[in-house]
Amino acid sequence: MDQLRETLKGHQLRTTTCREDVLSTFINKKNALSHGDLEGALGENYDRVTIYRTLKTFLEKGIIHKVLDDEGLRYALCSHNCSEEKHHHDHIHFKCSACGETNCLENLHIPAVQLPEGYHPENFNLLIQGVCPKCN
Amino acid sequence: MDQLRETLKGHQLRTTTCREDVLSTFINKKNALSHGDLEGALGENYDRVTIYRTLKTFLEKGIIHKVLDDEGLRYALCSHNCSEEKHHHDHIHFKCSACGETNCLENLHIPAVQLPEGYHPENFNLLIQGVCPKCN
DNA sequence: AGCTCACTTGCAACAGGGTTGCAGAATATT
DNA sequence: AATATTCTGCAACCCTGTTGCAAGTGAGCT
Repeated sequence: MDQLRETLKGHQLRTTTCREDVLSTFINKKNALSHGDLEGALGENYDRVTIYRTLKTFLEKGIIHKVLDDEGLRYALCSHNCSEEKHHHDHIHFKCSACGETNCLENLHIPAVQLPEGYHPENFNLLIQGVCPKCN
Repeated sequence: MDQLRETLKGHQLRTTTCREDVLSTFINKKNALSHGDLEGALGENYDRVTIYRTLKTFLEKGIIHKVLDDEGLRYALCSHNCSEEKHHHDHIHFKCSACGETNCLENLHIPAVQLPEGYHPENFNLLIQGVCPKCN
């Protein structure tokens, strides 16, 4: 419990029950979550709008990051210490077409890509879709 | 003009003015387009719903493919001969944070990734964000 | 050209995602 | 405990995307 407060404080955020609950939901379920998932889990306690704003705040402060998907955005915890100034992510996301879960493969890094002259990359996002070990 | 009809016919689709216009829009603007882009370009001539259904049909028939994005889905022409049965894409998409355009880098392929035991990948999607040569 | 059938379109209506403004409530600080 | 600041809930709104149904259109046939 105190760990949640610490995390929020460390990102210059007031500790509120909504933020604690959203953060602990991300920690408990390990996969990437959509706004709808959170609304399903916490919607009886908090307003839709509050959950949206919490996600937006967490994004800006570097607590979570966006996970691309072909059917709607999701969010996942930043494993390393991202901050308001800088997100650094080059890990891979895997979406299982059977169970629908999307997970970060933290240990794998996106291989380097040789871009043509003139391109200045800042951010990489690799989504792999297929079947995960659980559903295999 | 006839080329459009050929393309549609080749995918077992009736030639209608809406489909011709959507297809030629994709051919003229070379970058990835969202539904909103198409609605902006053709919305006075066709209903929103018709454009949605045209996109869905084109997707199924393998004329266009989805392009992931952190702020809404886009679509781009399939360069190779994709069919209803099989899409094959492993090229890279580059989104410019300055001009907002997303383009396919047809010549570049997504490097191989060694996944842990048990993962069966089927589909790869790499989005690189940064600054493109035009905006450099 | 005209007929027919199957496919396509437009309209209305809906569900969901996401945002904004504002008043009231909760938090951190003194 | 009082204050300034920030957060929350509510209402309202816009955009995205889908479905059902009736009317319209395309393609093949005679």
